[in-house]
Amino acid sequence: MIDVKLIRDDADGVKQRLATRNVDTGPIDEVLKLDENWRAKKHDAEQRQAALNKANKAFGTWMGGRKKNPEMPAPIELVELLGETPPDPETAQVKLRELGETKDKIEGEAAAILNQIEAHLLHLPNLPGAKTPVGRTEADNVVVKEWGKPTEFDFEPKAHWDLVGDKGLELEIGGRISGSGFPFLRGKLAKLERAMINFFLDLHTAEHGYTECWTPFMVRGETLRNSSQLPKFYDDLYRADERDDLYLIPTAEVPLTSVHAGEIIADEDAPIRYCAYTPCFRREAGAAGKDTRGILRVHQFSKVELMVVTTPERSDEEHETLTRCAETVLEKLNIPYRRLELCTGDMGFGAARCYDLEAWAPGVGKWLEVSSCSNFTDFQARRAKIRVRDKDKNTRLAHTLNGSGLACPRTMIAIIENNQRADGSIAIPGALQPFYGAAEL
RNA sequence: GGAGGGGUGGCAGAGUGGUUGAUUGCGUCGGUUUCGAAAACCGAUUUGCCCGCAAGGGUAACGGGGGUUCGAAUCCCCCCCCCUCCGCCA
Repeated sequence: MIDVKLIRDDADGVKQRLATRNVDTGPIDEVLKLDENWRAKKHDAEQRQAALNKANKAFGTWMGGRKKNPEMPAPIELVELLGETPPDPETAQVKLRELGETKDKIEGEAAAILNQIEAHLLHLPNLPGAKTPVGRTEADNVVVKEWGKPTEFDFEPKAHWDLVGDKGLELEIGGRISGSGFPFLRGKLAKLERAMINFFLDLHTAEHGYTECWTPFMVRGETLRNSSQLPKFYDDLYRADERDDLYLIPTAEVPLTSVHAGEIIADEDAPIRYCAYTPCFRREAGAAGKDTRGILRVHQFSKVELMVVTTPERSDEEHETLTRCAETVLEKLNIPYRRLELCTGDMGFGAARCYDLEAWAPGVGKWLEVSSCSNFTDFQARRAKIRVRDKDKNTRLAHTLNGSGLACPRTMIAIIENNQRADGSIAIPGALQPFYGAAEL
């Protein structure tokens, strides 16, 4: 969520910045109006509550006093609020109840307005960072780095689906069991998948300082709200069923972001870095019919995720570090890749800045997104109530970041297609051999 | 799934309708003392929101949500989580 105070203080600025994300800024004006309304109601209700609190205390004292002295007169605080001297406690009670009901009504109106404000805010994306390139579509993303040269072949490189048909890519079986988009791996490819996961995890824990986590794969709606998949992206999620209000996670980002929900973290304990392997489940509702061949786009895939909680001062630096950790995986696998900085119009909902890492896949002849490294600034932290506290006890919202390190299917495609030989055999990259246990697939 | 116990401030642990945002202990921070430290003593020590330039004032929160009441941490209802035992099952 973006900060309602920002809208209060600089609605035009917020509108300008959000407009670069191709967002309808109408709700901003609406929020501005509602907020003004809310504050008036809220203030009114609190004034009434303050008066009632005083009177109720006085009433209690009066009741206590009358036990000893039945002639005790009504206390001044009570008389002040009621505007008259009550003849007896019963009369005072009736008046207090009426005043309380009026207060409740105003309070209820304020709460209803606050709900409307929140409903708007939950559907507004994060403000883009000051350095985020402005642009409308993915064509406006900026290639900020290229690593390695696209692999050259003295033969026509094949696509992965033509290379590993006899090595365990069993799409028909997956289809039979679950449907299209649920790949089934058997034998060598199944082992390759496991080798990749172990390689990723070992690298990030042993060399990059991340703490390995094992998380639930099903989560509550509230957890998805914290990391901003809900309410806006309900259609992209798999939900258990009406008996259990649980959803299958689309990424380990979801459980990891909520690890410290509601907590205040000491500055010196930040950054906190977590990594986790999980399967990821995505309906890919908006992408039906796109990239359907092979394992380019699937409903279930493995991913090792990197997640960081840090201070606002440090998040830019952590963003670079995190992205480097993901890049290191590709470099160790010797996969040519490029880093894109996404423009305002193409960034994910919660991101203020985002780098995509794209691996070169010579068989399909495309750059494949294998990682997306985002700085969410305080967007998720505001929803999840994650804060940090400095030495002087100033608390402020934490910043959260995450990125894939990496996603398996597309990385597997890159491995297969970049390491193919003319005879159709596939070499295993050196870094992966200890995990796979052989030099060839 | 069944039965029972419990969720209070950084932690421990009181509190069963009326100045209780909450006794107390520990921890932490500041001060006194000391050459320094320990000990002792004194003081401070939750977070959100609203009004205010500020000083300050107001309000809310005792797992979450509803209810009863003039007034709820305290009473009632629903839900969540943790613990123990039984059943079932990897």
